[in-house]
Amino acid sequence: MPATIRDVARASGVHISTVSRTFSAPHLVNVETRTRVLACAEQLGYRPNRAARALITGRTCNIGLIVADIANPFFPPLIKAAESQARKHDHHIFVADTNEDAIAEEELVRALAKQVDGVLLCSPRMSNSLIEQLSREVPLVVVNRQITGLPAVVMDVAQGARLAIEHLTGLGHRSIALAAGPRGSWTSKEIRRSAAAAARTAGADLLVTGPNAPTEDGGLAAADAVAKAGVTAVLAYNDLMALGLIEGLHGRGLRVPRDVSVAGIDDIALSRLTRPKLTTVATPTAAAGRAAVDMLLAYGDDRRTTALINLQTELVVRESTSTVPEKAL
Amino acid sequence: MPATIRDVARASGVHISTVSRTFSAPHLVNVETRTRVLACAEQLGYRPNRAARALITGRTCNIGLIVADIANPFFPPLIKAAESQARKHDHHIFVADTNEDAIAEEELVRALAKQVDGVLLCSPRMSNSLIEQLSREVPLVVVNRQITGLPAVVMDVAQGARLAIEHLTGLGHRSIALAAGPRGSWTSKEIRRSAAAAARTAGADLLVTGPNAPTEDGGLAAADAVAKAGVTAVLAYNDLMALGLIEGLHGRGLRVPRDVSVAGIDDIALSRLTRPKLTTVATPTAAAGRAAVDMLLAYGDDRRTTALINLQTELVVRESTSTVPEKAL
DNA sequence: CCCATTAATGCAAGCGGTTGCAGCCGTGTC
DNA sequence: GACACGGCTGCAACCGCTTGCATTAATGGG
Repeated sequence: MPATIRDVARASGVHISTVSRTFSAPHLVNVETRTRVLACAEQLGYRPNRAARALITGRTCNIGLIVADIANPFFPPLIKAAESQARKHDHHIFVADTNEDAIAEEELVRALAKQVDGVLLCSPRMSNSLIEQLSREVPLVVVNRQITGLPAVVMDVAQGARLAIEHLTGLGHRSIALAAGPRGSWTSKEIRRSAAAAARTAGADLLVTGPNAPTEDGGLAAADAVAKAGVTAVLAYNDLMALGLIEGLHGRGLRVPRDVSVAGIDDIALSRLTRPKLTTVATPTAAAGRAAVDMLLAYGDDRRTTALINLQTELVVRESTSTVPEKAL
Repeated sequence: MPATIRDVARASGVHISTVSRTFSAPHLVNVETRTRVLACAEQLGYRPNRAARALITGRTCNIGLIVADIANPFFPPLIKAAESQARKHDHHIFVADTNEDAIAEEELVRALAKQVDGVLLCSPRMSNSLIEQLSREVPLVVVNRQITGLPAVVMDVAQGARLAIEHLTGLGHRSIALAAGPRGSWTSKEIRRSAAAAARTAGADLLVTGPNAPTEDGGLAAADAVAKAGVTAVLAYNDLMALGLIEGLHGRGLRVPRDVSVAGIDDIALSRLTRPKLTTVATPTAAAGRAAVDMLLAYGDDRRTTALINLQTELVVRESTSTVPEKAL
């Protein structure tokens, strides 16, 4: 059995409170006593039980981070940035994956609730009202969704979608498809809204297909509808879908970008390594991770800041988009 | 403040022990009392504090999962499989990422130690002795490393590396490079040992370069040494490096597989989507995740099983390898 | 020489739960 | 009518730790 504070107290001949103070308020204990206690602790392999400590202090120094799909390369940069930011403040990040499942999401928030000081909820799939309810049980910062009254960090995908559509219409495309994301995704709604507006402004048709799984397979599946629709360009909900789309279009004899232009959103690391390299909208995921952690840690100070951080996005033009093929004119 | 067991007891006019039993041993409490208690609990929004419960039961129903790099697509399938297996046994998985850093690794194991029932340590970078020491503080199952006396799940990368080298020599290659993985990686050592043996058997030269970061960038960096060495084939520590290598070789005017054959290890989902599609060694990551969870959960029953599970690997030939270019003959 | 101050430590309550034990009550048995 | 028994509930100790307060001894000032 692991050594407890009592074992250390017994071994060093002091009261447990002195041992406690040796670790959490060293300046309050005499230097000789302290070294003796530390020696005993070291020898017994004693480690304070953080869970027990949290029970009384109310602070765990842990942060929960819930993502829809850990396999989606969009998240790792966010997670890593959050981790390094948390580490700066002496906190640890526990990540949990929900498999795009709203039920699992709720369950995980509750499972984490008492073991962390707060939860970062990334790209949640559950309803706003449920999120609001959960936010009463544990400090919550929502990422990639805007809910009035809750602190949130969002990326301006509306702007990004507009830029992407403008890019495509600028290349002459007038018949464009939007491969939408999963049901329940705020981001997908935003993209859809903004893309539709941008297409209308440019006098282009926008065909929306979906909902689709935000994965390569989702893109592969969407390729069918896109190919049949006979559009000359597609904007995908994310890069993974865009890559799946490219693959699926190839399978139907359509080359990218010669026959169809494809643009994604997220600018995952991979987009630079595929052939053709993907034209996409870069989202500042690392900045979002950092901002979310900062927001959560600031929670304690002036409760209910309910700040909203909206991070700019940027169009990155690479090789998967080009002018309209002549035959389509 | 969130409702505690005492609030519920007060509201329903029973002792806290009855409330406790209502949740953890319902059959012991009268059905009327139970419904009343549940109603009060519901109304107050009471949720048992799992951390407090763990303090006395010693069981958290959480499992820690530590990986070297969450951004490496090798891990997500493992993580997801572990999650779904854990869920079957009513446990939750907390993932933590160490950024390939041995120090962070140790720190995270300790941070998790008391909040989980055990830790799955995947592809650890720290020393065997430290791992052995940690295993005395918390039940540990090691993945991708074999340490005598500790339960472990490994993939037979030695077999995989042999298959890959045999594949390459079978295509006529006699001058092969191995882009090794990071320092501290057991897997990398295994691959190196086995690849060297296989090359020797086939009468081929094996040039080892490294250590390299197990990422695209690591592959990009290794491309230089590989190009200069003038080999006709490369086996990379993992697929990410293989993709980086292909990119780097292209940058130096070498086409894959026309000029140089490249094989990877892991068979990440991506390998099917790149052009050329990657020849690689498939590792059963999902099976490893499941097995590791099962092993950890079986820990309690007959302490110190110290089982070792060795999962078979398989060569997947795609497009990135071909026969030796004529000019090299 | 006495008292106020300060530094160091002990005491005990309590964080939110669980659980062995004891007590209560109503029932069936002999 | 005494008794054993089973179902239900309360009591209190305890998990490992923190922290306000009391206690003690040593120090300095007047």
